[in-house]
Amino acid sequence: MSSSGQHVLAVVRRQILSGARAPGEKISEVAVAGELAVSRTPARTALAALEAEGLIEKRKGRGYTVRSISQSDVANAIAVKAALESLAAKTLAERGLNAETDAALCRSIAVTQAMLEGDAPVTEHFETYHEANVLFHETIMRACGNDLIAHAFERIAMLPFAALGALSFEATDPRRERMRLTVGHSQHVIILDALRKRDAGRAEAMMREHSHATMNYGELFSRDLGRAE
Amino acid sequence: MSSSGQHVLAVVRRQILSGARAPGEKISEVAVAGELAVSRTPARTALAALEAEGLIEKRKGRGYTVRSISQSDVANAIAVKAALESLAAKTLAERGLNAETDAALCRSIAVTQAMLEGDAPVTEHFETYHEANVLFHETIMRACGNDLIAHAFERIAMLPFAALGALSFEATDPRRERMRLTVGHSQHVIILDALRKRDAGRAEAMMREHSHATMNYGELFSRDLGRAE
DNA sequence: AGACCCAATTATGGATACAAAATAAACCCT
DNA sequence: AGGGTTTATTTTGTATCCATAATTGGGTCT
Repeated sequence: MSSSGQHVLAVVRRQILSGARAPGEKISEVAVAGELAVSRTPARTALAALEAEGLIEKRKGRGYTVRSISQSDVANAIAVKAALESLAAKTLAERGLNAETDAALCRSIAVTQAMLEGDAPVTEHFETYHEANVLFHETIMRACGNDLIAHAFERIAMLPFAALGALSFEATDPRRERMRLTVGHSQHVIILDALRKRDAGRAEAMMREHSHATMNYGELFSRDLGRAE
Repeated sequence: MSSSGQHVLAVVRRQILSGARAPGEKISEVAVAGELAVSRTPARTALAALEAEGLIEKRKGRGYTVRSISQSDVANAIAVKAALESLAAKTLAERGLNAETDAALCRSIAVTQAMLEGDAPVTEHFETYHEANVLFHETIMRACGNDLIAHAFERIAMLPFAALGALSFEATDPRRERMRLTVGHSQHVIILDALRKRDAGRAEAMMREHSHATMNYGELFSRDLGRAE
């Protein structure tokens, strides 16, 4: 797209995800155009893209509103994520790993392994862990041979995932955080083993479990908010 | 929504799906704007939406091109469709059916049941069957309580599905066509039974099988054609 | 006093004009 | 003759203007 349009898109998206724009808040083209000192044209494209991403909703004649995320939205997002990622793992297991994919997954696992073997509080290296985690999941998504999976995944509302990310940062207990990362790491190891052995069923099941694990921690932290699923 | 923009979107989409615009063909804003006698603004929004739908691809500096569908694209689309629809069926089974949903599913099944019990060639009522089929699947999608599933589904490239639809119309053998529809109908009945009994695992498995069945017939037909490219 | 209607403000969709970037081609220089 | 540079054309991104639709608020009529 454009330099200005992409800029507006990035800024408003960050505003929404950071909570600077509260859920239910009204957003109009003229407003964002005025705030960011651009014309209405890039503002329009940005809002259209934001609506496609599911972060904002369109009202018939009264601008856009920031979508509010409910507990069930988070559960729904996790369910879809689990379905798509387990499909990707299954597909990749059926096709088999090539050298680059295997190397990338190994690299990701090596990073988390080294981190967990160290004595330093894992919270200090959270960014590194997050990077390795993203590498693992994106590698499988990209290498599975089904572009539509990633396509569908990218089009899903990322709002619930942002809420989850914010939740992860609220980790207070370092020991529990270490446990959480250890479990995730072990699941990565198991998934890689299943992929190498081309055990599609095992890879699919373990990836589904792994995706759902994220939700379990989510409800663990937001216990006061009530039930999920 | 917009009158002109939506119009352009619908027209160009139909042109692509009908094959009026060949795969690989260049599409530019000015071209469609000129052909449809509209400004570049609605043409741009339409092309952006079309790109989001996956029907066209954007080249950095040389316009858009119609995406070409390969055999594996069809298989990929079916796999994602199966994953999402089986998730929807599972979710709906866990939540349980309400009165309206049950009634809608019953209505869909009643139509196909009546058609298959008659002696008339099923090809004559194909449009009716298709309607009932769409009603069945959309009802489950909408009633499952997870909007993100439908959201992701709608954002998937519909090109492979269009190819499948065209394939279905080329059914030559009436008896085989009747068999195909009978199997599909029976799977609908089984899925409804599983939903009513809140058997999430059975509903999920049967829906996955049902979605994959479409692909099997796709392979069956394309074997004769050989030109699925 | 309540309800309905009309008007005004606001917001969005569309059109045209303008500018910048990129690509392809042609021309010039070595 | 080949390569590099420049130019021109194509394409895209942005701004401003205009028209239309809708909602809200105020006024009037019953």
